[in-house]
Amino acid sequence: MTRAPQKRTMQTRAKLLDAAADLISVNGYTALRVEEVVLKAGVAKGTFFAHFADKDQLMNQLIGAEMDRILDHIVAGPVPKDADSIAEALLPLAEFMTCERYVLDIILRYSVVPEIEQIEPIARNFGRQIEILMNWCSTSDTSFRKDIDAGLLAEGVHAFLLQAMALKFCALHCELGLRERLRQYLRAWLAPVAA
Amino acid sequence: MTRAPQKRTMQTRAKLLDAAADLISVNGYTALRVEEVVLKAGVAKGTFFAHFADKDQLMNQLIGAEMDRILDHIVAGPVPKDADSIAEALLPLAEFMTCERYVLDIILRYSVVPEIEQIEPIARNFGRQIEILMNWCSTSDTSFRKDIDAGLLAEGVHAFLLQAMALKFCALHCELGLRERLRQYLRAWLAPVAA
Amino acid sequence: MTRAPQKRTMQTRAKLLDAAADLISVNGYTALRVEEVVLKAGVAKGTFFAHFADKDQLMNQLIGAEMDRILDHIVAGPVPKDADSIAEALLPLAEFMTCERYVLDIILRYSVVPEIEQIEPIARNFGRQIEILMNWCSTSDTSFRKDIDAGLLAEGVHAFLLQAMALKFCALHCELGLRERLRQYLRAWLAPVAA
Amino acid sequence: MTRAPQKRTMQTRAKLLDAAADLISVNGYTALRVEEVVLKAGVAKGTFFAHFADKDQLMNQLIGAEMDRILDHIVAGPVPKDADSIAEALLPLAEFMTCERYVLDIILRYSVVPEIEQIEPIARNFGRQIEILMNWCSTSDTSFRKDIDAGLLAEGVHAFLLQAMALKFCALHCELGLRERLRQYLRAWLAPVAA
DNA sequence: TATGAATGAGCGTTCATTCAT
DNA sequence: TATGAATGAACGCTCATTCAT
Repeated sequence: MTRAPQKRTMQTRAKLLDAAADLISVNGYTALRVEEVVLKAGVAKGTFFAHFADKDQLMNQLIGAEMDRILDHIVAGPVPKDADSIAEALLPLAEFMTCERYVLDIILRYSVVPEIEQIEPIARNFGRQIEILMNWCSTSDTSFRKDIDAGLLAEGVHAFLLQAMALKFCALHCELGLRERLRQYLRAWLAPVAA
Repeated sequence: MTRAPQKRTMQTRAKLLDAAADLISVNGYTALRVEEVVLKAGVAKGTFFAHFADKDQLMNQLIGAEMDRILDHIVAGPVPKDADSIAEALLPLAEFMTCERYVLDIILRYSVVPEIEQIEPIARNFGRQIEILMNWCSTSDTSFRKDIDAGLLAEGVHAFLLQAMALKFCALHCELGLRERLRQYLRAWLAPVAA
Repeated sequence: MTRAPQKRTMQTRAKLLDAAADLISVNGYTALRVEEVVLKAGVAKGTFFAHFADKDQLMNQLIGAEMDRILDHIVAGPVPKDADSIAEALLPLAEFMTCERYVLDIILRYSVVPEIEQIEPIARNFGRQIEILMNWCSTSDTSFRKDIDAGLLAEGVHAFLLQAMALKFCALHCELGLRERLRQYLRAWLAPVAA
Repeated sequence: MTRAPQKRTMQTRAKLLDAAADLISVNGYTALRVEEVVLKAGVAKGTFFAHFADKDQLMNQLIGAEMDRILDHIVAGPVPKDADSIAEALLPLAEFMTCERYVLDIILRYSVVPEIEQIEPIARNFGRQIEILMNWCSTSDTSFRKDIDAGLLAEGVHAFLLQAMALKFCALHCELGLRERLRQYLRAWLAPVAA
């Protein structure tokens, strides 16, 4: 007999998430204020904290959802068959994750899962990323190295993705853009090893 | 006749750094408060900001110094000739950089240099790391891959080092320890590619 | 045919009172939260407010009931014939009323009756106290002052009782305990005046 | 060399107290909001809490100061020589202390000193009250009872003062006003006892 | 009656940073 | 240089109470 109330709960939660998304689309993630969110959602402040432990939880939901959307789009496309294609495919995701310094900070903080039980959106998305990369890496008609298992290969791609993203905020070594750098890394990483 | 005042300045700066180091040795980096530092150093709060642009600058000095100390020790040792030895050599550094979540956050933020002119301790240390890795990678009597230049090879090692460190804070994928994971990465990364 | 629903109502009310009493016996009155009460009673929060106008009403019931119990016990004993005996007799009551600062606050707030119609437990108990004191004061075989009527005499005893209780929470003037202070007051107050 | 800064501190504190007093003179004590005070004082919220631990501390200062002012006035007048005169003299004080239910609550809470060191304004004023009452009670040309010491006599007067005040908020027993009730109590309490 | 999500107004806190002296 | 009071913009939180279902 718990269905009816859950519905209202979900509605309120949606109102909060929608309001936040609207505000972000105008001013960006960094500028988001809890006060504005509840105001726009037409909801009491106490209600906000009944739905999200703190502001970061809300960010986790919003950023995670956006990452999922981008990942969905990536998955909907063709499977990339070489290093450059993978770099190309990952680019939108990398671009979003580095759209604001604050966003990357949040992602790095919550990509890591402090408590196993509650896997939050961002952490779950990272898991998806690895899985997708594994699939790509284990596709048969590629020239990727085969000496290590797809899992390790995927982790490596991910490591290079993060490295490339981090360097986006770096004043040094900025000659290369995100795309070019990622290509370079992946070409080197995915190249088949000597027999 | 600018030595006397400089001397006093350096003393105050030293007092602040010592006080901070003392407090950190007790409570860790995360818990450090500017208030406590000036209290322990016996100077006014304003004085702190006459010496350090902000709190992060102090952290940069302290953490960078510690990283330099560890790096000195690493350099003093023998040049590692294979992937596992490199992993082993880097371990103390990785261990320190992940001693606290906050420390890794600071390092990641300042490894990247927002203003080219002022290269701060942590960023400079990262530069040293890359250089040392390049030297190791270009040592002749190794079986590392030769198809890419030492710079890219070193960057890759570094990317994997960071990845391994980030995963230390992750509740998921925690079967492997820092050492084992790093070994695995470097073995794969440094293996010679097919001709 | 209104008995059946009344029965359920009384059961729910009893569940709430029992749950509250249980929680109080562990954590005291001050720490009691409505949330905990309904949780322990296994009812919804709204149900609580269907039975008690507000939290203070519940407190009024619980504290008033305890005061009644103590007063019953006092009445069951012998009638005190002198100031010291009255002080002694009142001691258990005073002790309870000052068991927590919060309890005394509630008692003082509700001993006073804002609305004449609904005399709540605590106010009713205060009425009983005055009545009992009047009886004691008008007992013939005592040496209490006879120049003022028993009502005023009783009010005075009560005023001194409150004063003695209030001073229990006072860091200053704490040499004397509750008992000794009350004795002193009552001896002075009940002494016969000059002709 | 700590005088100059103290001066600024005192000015800010005065600004806060003045702003609060102004607001109270318009809307009363109950309605005072910290937010309004800092706004009117032209001071940051953080500053408020650097001067007062919490809102109650501010109230303690303000109410205590007012009580002191009234007490000063009382002391400036002639020494009352009989019960009715004492009641009359105390009336302004009693009137202020019961001007709002909230004010009496604060007074009762802080008349009592939880920590000996820091005696706050209200508690200090209560001390003064007792002292003044003692002086009155020990004046030679009065007909007050002499069998108990002035201290106890003063405490009794005070107890009756509080009782009379508490009854002001009581719907029951409200026939008598504050003045008449206090007179009645003090006449009875101060009457000389039988030899 | 019972439910429990939502309310809501205000308090207290944080603490790096600024600035007038 | 040194001082330290003042800043300030949110955030988090409290928790008794209400109200639509």
